[in-house]
Amino acid sequence: MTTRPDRRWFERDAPVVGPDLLNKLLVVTVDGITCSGRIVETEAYMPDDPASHTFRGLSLRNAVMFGPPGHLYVYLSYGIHQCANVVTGPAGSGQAVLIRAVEPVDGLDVMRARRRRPDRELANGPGKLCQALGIGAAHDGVDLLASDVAIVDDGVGSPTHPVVGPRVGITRATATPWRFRVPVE
DNA sequence: GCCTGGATTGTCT
DNA sequence: GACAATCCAGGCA
Repeated sequence: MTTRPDRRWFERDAPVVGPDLLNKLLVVTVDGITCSGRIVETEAYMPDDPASHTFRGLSLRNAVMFGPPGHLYVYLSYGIHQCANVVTGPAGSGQAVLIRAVEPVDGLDVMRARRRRPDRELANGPGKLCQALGIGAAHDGVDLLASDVAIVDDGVGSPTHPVVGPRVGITRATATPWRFRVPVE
């Protein structure tokens, strides 16, 4: 059985939604093809965080992050890689949860064709999961509650003891323990 | 198999 | 003009 979180679920603070997103399914339908993956790693970003895009205030690129919660924020990194974020917190708060990694569930064939990489590298990174699932700039700002991109709960529930650690790959605020991932079973 | 270094494009100051 | 929440290839153990 699968359920989908409501708007209120996304309206909580990023450090709260982050661990709750673990074990949820990210379902993306592009060109009539549906791909999904289990979220295994996330990171929380707050407006008072020097590493956050919203730290310096509103801009064209991060406008979605200041919008209502439950929306998808897709941004470009290094010009070629894109990363998917889930907007959280009350509208205008500028919070988001970065989806760092997913575990492929459905649409493996499509993902392999898109990635042309070994299975273990299909979606184990922010840029990779976007490419594997087919997330692009066209999905920037879409509503996760009413679009081809959705977050669903398959009944597994989030881990009781998610692994929490410092964020990596960024140059600022690396000491903030807002990286969450599913424990290795 | 693990680690290190370089590449690459869009956005903001 | 400089920076960025990364990825991939290559080299060494």
